[in-house]
Amino acid sequence: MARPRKTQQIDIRARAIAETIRLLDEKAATAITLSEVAVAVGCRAPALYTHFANKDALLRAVHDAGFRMMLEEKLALAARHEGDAFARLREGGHAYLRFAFERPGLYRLMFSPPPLVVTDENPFATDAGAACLAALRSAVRSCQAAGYLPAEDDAQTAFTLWAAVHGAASLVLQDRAPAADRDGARAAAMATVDMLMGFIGATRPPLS
Amino acid sequence: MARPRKTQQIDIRARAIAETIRLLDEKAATAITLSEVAVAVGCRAPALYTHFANKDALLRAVHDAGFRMMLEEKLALAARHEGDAFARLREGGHAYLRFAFERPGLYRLMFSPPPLVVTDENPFATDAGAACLAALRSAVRSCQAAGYLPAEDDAQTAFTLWAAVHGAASLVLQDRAPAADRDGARAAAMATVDMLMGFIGATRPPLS
DNA sequence: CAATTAATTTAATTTTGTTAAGTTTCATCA
DNA sequence: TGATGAAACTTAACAAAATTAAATTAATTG
Repeated sequence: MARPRKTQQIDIRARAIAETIRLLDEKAATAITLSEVAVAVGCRAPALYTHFANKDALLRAVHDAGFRMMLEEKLALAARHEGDAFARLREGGHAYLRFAFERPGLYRLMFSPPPLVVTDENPFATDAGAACLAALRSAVRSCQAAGYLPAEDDAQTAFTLWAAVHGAASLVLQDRAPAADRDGARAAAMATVDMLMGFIGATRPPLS
Repeated sequence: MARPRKTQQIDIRARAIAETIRLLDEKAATAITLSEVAVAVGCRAPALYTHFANKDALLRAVHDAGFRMMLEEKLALAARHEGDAFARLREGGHAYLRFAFERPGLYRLMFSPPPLVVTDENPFATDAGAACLAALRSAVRSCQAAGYLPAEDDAQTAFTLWAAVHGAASLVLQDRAPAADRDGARAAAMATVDMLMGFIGATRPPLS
């Protein structure tokens, strides 16, 4: 049965991405073989080449899927904090870190991505990572409207905040946090968000 | 001449590390082959196995060398800013980013390291990365003594600052900074340091 | 100076990404 | 409806690169 009957077809593309995400929590991307992915999917390795140009393209698809997941969470969370801009920023930071800690392998791939596969379209046209940054930027503007933070340069402020939180996640996932155990390291990252929020809180001129 | 005469011996270990650092600025670690390294060193690939257990061990040695280089720079800079704790922190941030931007390939390897090679010794006993964090922590304490920052928890503060600056470097090296060109992205990272210093400056109670 | 150890080489092996060739199913169109 | 071509797989073959084995020569040591 070279070509499977339509009734027993599986969505190789979607399953390969999902299984790779799962495998990423067991081993690094370089250690994952296409055979492994194929077995998990339920096909042979060359079948993957019908859906992805090569291994890097698969990893890039996983990378993109990661950012789409992150964006979804971000938008859902924003909807839950319509009112309080300051709280939205804080909860956004905490949620970001939970995302990273729940899927450490995926997070690592998202931020040390495989070389971009050459395509004819603009890679950033559909980049969910850029959309995540845009969402953060909108939260920053809400905070500015509430009197926090320097009034100008919301893009720069959003970048700074993302850098800080991403940096905390990244260091923790590499065991570079000054903490004895895993939970201590994660707590240190969470505390980073709180410290930043403390700084931001201090930027608000005292009520007169 | 299977074994080279002592007069014409080369220090394969040191040269392999140096040449790999150089190659890292041309291509990613996964794309560097041991043959390439061997050619650059002036030997054959299997000779590398006398000095490194495997490719990961070589990359780990490069990773460690990177942190030692960073530590040296950090200590040299600290010596130049004995007096002014605030300036030391700011200049330290800028120097950190210059380090990352001058050696992007090495920096990437330092923060998305290959799996740790199993050895019998404690990997953190000689970890220059930990020493870098300790140096930053001492700069934080100086700043606290000068009246900046929350007074307690220097370790947490140092971690937060490192996270922010590392995060900025990491995002820029992945083209995730909101800037049109390379120089704009790097400027955004530098501005991150300035913004943090602004926050820190604001933590000092106004002179009465 | 003989014997062992060390540092390298070339040759062989293995793993894994990728391509080629072959097979079955699906879709289209006369 | 049946032939034909395209699509989605399979198994087989290939190629590159990491690793190991075997062989060779130099250094060291007793």
